Amino acid sequence: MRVAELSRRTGVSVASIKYYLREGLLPPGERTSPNQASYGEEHVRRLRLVRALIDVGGLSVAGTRDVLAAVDADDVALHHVLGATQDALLGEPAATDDDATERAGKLLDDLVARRGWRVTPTNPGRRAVVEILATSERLGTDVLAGLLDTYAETLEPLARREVGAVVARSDREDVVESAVLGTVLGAGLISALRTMAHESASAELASGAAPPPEG
Amino acid sequence: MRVAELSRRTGVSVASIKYYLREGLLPPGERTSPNQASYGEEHVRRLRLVRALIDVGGLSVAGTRDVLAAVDADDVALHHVLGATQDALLGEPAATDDDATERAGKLLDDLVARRGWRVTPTNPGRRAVVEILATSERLGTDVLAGLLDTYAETLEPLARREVGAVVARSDREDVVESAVLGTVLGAGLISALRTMAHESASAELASGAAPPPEG
DNA sequence: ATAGATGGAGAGTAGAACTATCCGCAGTGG
DNA sequence: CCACTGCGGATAGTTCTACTCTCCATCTAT
Repeated sequence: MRVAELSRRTGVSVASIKYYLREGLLPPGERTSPNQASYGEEHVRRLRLVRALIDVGGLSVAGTRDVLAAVDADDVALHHVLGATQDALLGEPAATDDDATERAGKLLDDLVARRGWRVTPTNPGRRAVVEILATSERLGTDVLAGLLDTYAETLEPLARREVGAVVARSDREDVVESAVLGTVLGAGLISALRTMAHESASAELASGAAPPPEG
Repeated sequence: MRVAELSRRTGVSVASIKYYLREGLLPPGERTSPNQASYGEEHVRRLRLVRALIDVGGLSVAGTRDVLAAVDADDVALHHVLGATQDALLGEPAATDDDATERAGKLLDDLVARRGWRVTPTNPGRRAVVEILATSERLGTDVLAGLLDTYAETLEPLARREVGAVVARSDREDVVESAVLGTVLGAGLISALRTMAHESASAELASGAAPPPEG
C-alpha cells in the first residue's frame, strides 16, 4: 500500500507519517522504484504502536524512537528493552544531592533489602523514587514515606503477575511488544484506576464506612 | 522578603517567579508601596509546591494553576480538589467512540459493578481507563484486559489506606495539600516502584523462581 | 498525454515554558 | 541629598517539541 492508504487506515496524516519516517519511528517502505515505496501490514501495526505510546503513554517522539530501537534490536535482552522503556517513561531527573536525597536513598535501600528485591543500582525507577521521596520530605509531608511499605507490599505480587503474563507469550517479538505496552499503558491504567478507587474509598468513608453501596 | 531572597531560598529564577506570578500560580506579595511588595513563608512553601507538581508530578503550568485554584477555594469540598488534580494529571483524552471504546466501557462498568465501587460517571479516571483498554484492544494485546481484575483487587485496599492516611490530618489546609501531593507524587512513586518490582520479579524468574536472593 | 499522487527535503508554524530587556520608581550607603 | 543597585510590571524574544506546509522532480493511472 502507499502512504495515502496507510494514513487512512491509521488516522495519522500523511505529513505526520513522513515526519515519523524522517525521525526513524517508522521503517522506510519497500522500494518499488528509485523514488516510490510500498508499505505493509507491519507499518500499520508499528504506526498504531507509535501513536499508542505517544498519545496514551505520553512518551515523547524521541523517547518512542529509543524504545522502538530497543524493540527492533533483537539481539538485546528483554530487560534492556524494559530499561529503555522505563527511561523514556520516567525521564532523566536532575541529579541533586542534598540531605533529603540522601535520607530518601537510605529509606529506599532499606526497603529493597528488607523485601529482598533484586534491582540493579542503575534502575531508572530507583532515581525516580528517591527524587519523589526527597521532594516530599522537603515539602514537609510524610504521607508518602508512611505508605512506602504498603506500596511495595502491594506492588510486589502485582509485578510478579504482570511479568508472568508477559513472558507467557510465545514468540520473542510478542513478548517484547507486550512488555513495552504493559509497562507504558499499564502505568497509565494503574494511575487512572487508582483515582477511581480513591473516589470510591472517599465516598465510602463519607457515608459511614459501609463498603458496598447496597447488599 | 523580596524576590531575590525568594529566588535564593527556592532555587527558582527571578524571571520564573515573575512568570508564575503573571500566570497566577503564586499569589502577589503584600504591597509595601505602590510598586514594591514583600513575600512571606507561604510564598516559599507555595513555590516549592509548584515546582514539585511541575517537575516531579509532570503537570503543566496551566494544570498546576487549576489545581492550586481548587486548593485555594476553601469553600469547595475535598473531592472537588481531587477532581481538579486528576484532571490535570490525566489530561483530556480525545473522545473517540468506536467498537473498541464501547467494549472497554462495558468491561470497566462490569468491573465497577462487580466490586461495588462508588464512582461518579464523570470521574476523569474512567475516561482514561476506557481509552487505554480500547487502545490496547486495537493493538491486539489482551495482557491488560486480563490483568484488569488483578489491578482493581490490588488497588482497592491501597486506595483505602491512602485516603485514610490523608484524612487523618488535622486541619483542612493540610488535608487538601496532602491529598494533592499524595495523588500527584503518589502516582509517580507507584509507577517508579513498579518498574523496580518488575526488574526484581524478572530477575527472580530468570534465576529459577527462588524469591529471596539468599536465605 | 496529462491529472493527480508520491518521496524527499527544507522551511514554516503553534504552543508551552521560560528568559531578556526596558522603564520608572524605591530603598540605602555615603 | 544623591548615585546606584534592586524591584515590579509589561512586552518582546528564545528554545524546544511536534508537527505542517510548500516545492519539485518524478511516477502512476487513465
